[in-house]
Amino acid sequence: MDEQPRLMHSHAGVGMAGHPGLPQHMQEGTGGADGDGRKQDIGDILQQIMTITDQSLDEAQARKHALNCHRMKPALFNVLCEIKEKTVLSIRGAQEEEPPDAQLMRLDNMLLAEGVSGPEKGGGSAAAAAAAAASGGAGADNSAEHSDYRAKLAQIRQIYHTELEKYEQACNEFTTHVMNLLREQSRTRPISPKEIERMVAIIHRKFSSIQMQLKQSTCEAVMILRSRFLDARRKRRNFNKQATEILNEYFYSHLSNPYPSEEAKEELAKKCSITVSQVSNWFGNKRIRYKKNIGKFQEEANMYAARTAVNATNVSSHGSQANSPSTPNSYCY
DNA sequence: GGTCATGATTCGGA
DNA sequence: TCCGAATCATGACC
Repeated sequence: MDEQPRLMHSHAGVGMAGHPGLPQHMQEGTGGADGDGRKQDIGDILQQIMTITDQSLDEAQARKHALNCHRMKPALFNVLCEIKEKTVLSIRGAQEEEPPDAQLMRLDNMLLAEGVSGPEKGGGSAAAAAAAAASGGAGADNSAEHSDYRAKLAQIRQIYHTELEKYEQACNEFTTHVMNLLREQSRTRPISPKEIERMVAIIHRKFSSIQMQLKQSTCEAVMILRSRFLDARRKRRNFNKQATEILNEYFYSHLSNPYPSEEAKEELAKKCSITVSQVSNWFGNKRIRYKKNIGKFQEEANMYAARTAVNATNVSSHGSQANSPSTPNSYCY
């Protein structure tokens, strides 16, 4: 850091003659008195430019004005133009247009699908919908968890949009600032509108890389929320008492053939507010556990048999014909 | 914390 | 695809 002013001074005072960056016309005649004077002038101007940042604002403004009015300013401007032309040529080509980022597109698509970006979805996310479909909408617990999921997703959405807005605002402010700066500087050094455009594009690229990080973090948050929500769906919940009684009644009244048809399963599922697959699971578990320990289930079987018999009696006493239930022990393994 | 009950999952067989 | 069997994971109860 301490090195800089010294180096700059040496450029300004000594290094002009034969300097590789200098155009031919500036190097001609350096031996004459006029050449020496000119060299001294340019050295002074450069020295003033280099030290301008160390000065106070008022001082700098005054110095800037003086520089703009200096008689050697057009010559210096030409020198800078030529140096710049060479430099730009050497770095041109290294910054070709980048292809559209596939990763960014994936992130955008995911955020859109999850309802984080784009128009807000009233019914929550795809994950919530899928989980709701999978669970068959079993009761109040589900809706509570869905609303919890939606609330958390809305929170993520809000944070995402707030941050995005902040980044966009910062990007606009910074772009405006840089453009103003470049326009101002274009009075003392050559800056074409195209270059300003390119600088703006660079700034936008930088900010979009920050946006990409934001999108990535948001996607991660959504994925974590989603996996937690889906894991929660897998948590076992005991069926309510009424559902268990309906299933047991069917099981013990069909003990000779406890394999409900698809229609019966649907009917039971509807009555118990559970899914057909849950009915299937329940019967699968019940059959195997009953078979394994008939003795233990005997009391339960008798109770349901008696209840079914009472129901049948009541029905028949009202003049209706009821099928007599199977006896508990008719389920033969 | 241990134990039992129970819903869900997995895997092999028919 | 359904079923039986084994197993896992969690809730409920003590």
